[in-house]
Amino acid sequence: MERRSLESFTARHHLDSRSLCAQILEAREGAIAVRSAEAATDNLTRIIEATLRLANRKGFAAMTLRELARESGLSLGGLYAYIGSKDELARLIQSWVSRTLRRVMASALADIETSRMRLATAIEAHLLTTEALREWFFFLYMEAHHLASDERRQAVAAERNSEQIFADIIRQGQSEGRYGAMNADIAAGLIKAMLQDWYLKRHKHGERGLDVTAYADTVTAAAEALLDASGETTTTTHS
Amino acid sequence: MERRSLESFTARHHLDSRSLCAQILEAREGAIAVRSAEAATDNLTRIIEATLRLANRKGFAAMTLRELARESGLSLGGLYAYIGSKDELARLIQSWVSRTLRRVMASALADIETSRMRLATAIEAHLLTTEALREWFFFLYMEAHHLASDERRQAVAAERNSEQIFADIIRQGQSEGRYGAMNADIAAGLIKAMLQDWYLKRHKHGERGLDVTAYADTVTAAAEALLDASGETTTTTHS
DNA sequence: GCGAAAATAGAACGAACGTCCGTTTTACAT
DNA sequence: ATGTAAAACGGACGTTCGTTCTATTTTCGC
Repeated sequence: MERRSLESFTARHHLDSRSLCAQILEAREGAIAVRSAEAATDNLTRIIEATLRLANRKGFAAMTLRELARESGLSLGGLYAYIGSKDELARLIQSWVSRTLRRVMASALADIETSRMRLATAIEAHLLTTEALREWFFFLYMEAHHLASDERRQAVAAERNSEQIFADIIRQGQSEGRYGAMNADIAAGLIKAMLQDWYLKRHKHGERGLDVTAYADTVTAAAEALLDASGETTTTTHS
Repeated sequence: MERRSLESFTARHHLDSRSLCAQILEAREGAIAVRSAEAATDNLTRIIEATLRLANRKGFAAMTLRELARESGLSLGGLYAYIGSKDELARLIQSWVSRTLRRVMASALADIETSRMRLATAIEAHLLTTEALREWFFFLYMEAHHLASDERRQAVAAERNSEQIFADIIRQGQSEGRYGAMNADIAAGLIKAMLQDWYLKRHKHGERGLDVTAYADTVTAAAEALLDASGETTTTTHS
């Protein structure tokens, strides 16, 4: 059941590496001098999947282009038909994973109205997206700090944006009188922390036999417990 | 008020860089051939603080020893009186920050008995420790994945250990009938995710004007809401 | 204030890096 | 079958890395 949910979500929103790579090629039309779009997509997918595999194991800076060539099956020189430089490769991945999350969240929430459903939907959409593109999101999280300031600012903005989605849902629920008076931005931050834990500690969750939709239910329950309880007790002061 | 709490905690548990470096030197006695213990501690502190500054900005692999020499005020050759190699420097920092958290958590919880107090104390101790040694913990989190398998295993074990502390407290509360029947390991994982968010997204929290003890109260309230609510609703199944 | 010991600075070294480019291979039109 | 342009290849280049070594300076008991 859960696997079907992940798979249908993945298919509906085109959340596989090859689809993303095809989008990247389409957007950079002209910058890549490869004749056949089919073959070009294959090669770029191999390059990026190899990059994610190597960089997530040993770090992007420690990964060499010689390893990347070996792992992707292309030659050292062949890589440069697809990437302008090693740094550009990192920027490419980062910018597309950011915009993909934004796109999917907006699409998933498009026609959901009640705050309760919006919260559950947003949590599930976030988790399913990051599960489908686990290596991409792990890469973004781990390497975003080392970007040049322009790209870094963009990554921070994308992070803010996704947190704002949750804060807005919480404020909607508060205005409907459903939740207590807790600071919506802080509550959204706590939810986001739980969501990111899913792809940052993937190994741990896998060992526990927890699947992504079960985790979505857990986080949704936790979020609602937090928001429901927040009106009942006043903030304690320190002695 | 809050600052005093952080400062007294820091002083009580010796959570400043220089104290840690002094401990490191003491433990590696003989491996470092510097005459005066005082001067040696100064130099090692400068080296490690510079390492944390540079590595947390651009990544440990991207940091060069020439930069480290400039930033720490020592010469290229002088560094090698204190470190055996660049990799050893990373391992040094990682192993000491792991054992420090373990030591402080054990010490802070030593004579607390009720599960409610143990939960609040553990959350506060975790946050105050990571706040005092923020750069150390950030470094551990970001670079632990790239360690050789032996050290990596040790880092994972330390992570498990600190999560187990929370799981045990939750189980104690459950056996006292205070909490619902939620899986204690998963609940502990959620709490841990919120705790790590503090030092991983420090910049964000700083901008919001949230201080560490206020965040501790927020996380404690969230944890209790989660645990109290977990007995009331049954897990929903998917249609 | 002198001389032995310790500590430092930074040049030197081999290895390995990202990048480039001349050559070879491939695939399709004729 | 043959010609031609695209694509892949992999070695070479200049740079920079981690590490070592040595000439020089500093330290400190006497």
